[in-house]
Amino acid sequence: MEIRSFTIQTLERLPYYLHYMESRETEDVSSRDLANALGLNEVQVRKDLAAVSSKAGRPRRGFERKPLIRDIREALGFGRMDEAVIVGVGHLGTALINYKGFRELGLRIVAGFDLQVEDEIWVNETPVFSSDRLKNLIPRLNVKMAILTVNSENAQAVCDELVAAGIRAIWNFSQVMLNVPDNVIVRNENMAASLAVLSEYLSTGNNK
Amino acid sequence: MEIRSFTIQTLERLPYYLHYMESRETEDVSSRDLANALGLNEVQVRKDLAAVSSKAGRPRRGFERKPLIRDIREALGFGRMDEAVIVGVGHLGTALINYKGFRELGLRIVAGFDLQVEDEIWVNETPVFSSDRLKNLIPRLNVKMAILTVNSENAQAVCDELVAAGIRAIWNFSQVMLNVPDNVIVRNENMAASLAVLSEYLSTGNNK
DNA sequence: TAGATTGTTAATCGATTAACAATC
DNA sequence: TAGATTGTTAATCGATTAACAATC
Repeated sequence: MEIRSFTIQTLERLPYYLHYMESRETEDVSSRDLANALGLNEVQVRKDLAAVSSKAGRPRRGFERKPLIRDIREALGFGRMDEAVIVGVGHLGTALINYKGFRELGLRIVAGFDLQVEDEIWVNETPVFSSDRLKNLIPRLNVKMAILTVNSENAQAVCDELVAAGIRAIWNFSQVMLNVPDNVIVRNENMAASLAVLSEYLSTGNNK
Repeated sequence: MEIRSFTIQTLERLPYYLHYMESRETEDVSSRDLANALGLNEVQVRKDLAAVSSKAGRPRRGFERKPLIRDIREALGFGRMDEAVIVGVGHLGTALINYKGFRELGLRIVAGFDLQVEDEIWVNETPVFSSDRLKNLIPRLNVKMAILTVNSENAQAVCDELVAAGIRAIWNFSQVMLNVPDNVIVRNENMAASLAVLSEYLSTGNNK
């Protein structure tokens, strides 16, 4: 198993580097270019690039743009296609099923599950099943990632079922901090907090 | 102007505290209860609560649950209703317009803008206008928050227009690090990075 | 050679965690 | 009083930033 040599903070900046570099046409890109364009510290950018790049940067020139783009896409996993199921096909869940952007990021949603569904229904090209069938279907589909968009009341219970069914990575859109075993990873998408930061800024003008 | 006395990290944990406390029925809640339930450090929880609570916690008992719930909802801005426009009404934009959960969080999306729209169209109860009309309409609506769901190529240009139209807070779903003046706040919702964390974990098993 | 840019080592900063005193 | 829990002060940890040497 390959071990990641960079932090989550670095990973979070990579998409921004990638987009900037894809918008350039020069042979090379320097950390200073990137730092200036993105409003980041130059050393931070350089360290991020060094952690991800397969070729060292060159004095006086910077990093070769194209190989670096490949390395970043690789680090972000854009090459490999992941399959995921989504649990909770309400407004947000339906939205995410329909969201085309995921395909570009290498994610295919292969099935949905929802308590309200009795027989199978379809949301565009994605089948949605009753949550009862989760236990059976997930192992058969051999899917390891789940997107959790159920309401807070059910989140932990559904999470437990997912783990029992073999899910190893959960993208959690609920407002519950999930309890999972050590070999399962959870990534929280905390919309309430994001919104609160913006809302509070508007009402107080405090930018810190 | 009131100054926020807690960090963004604290703010990000508040929704989880809130949900846990709302699921209880006891008179009081202690930091240890919360820490155990959520898998957090006890001192961290205590400091978070102290920063947000209007009443001090009491030795031997903890914090009074109901007043604390009120304080957290207040800190998260659930009481006040914010209005926002959304720019870029593709799949993700439409999804967010339809997402009912925002209402509970105190957000109302009052209008959308999209380059593809000529005359006014409606997505459920939300009018969507041509992006040309952004300049005029945003000041007239007196809206200060915008949700940005345009593609990367247009993100900075649209951002500039928004700022010119008086927007002060931007919820950025694009993969561009936006350049804004000091008096405008941006919150990045970085789905590519979130997905990359999960995807990488699945492919390498590295949980650090 | 001079200068731009990298890469590395050390300093800073802020958040988390530990230790412990205060209080009911 | 003893014990549970708070609140505070100090230590730790990790990420960011600064200083600077190496290199083309």
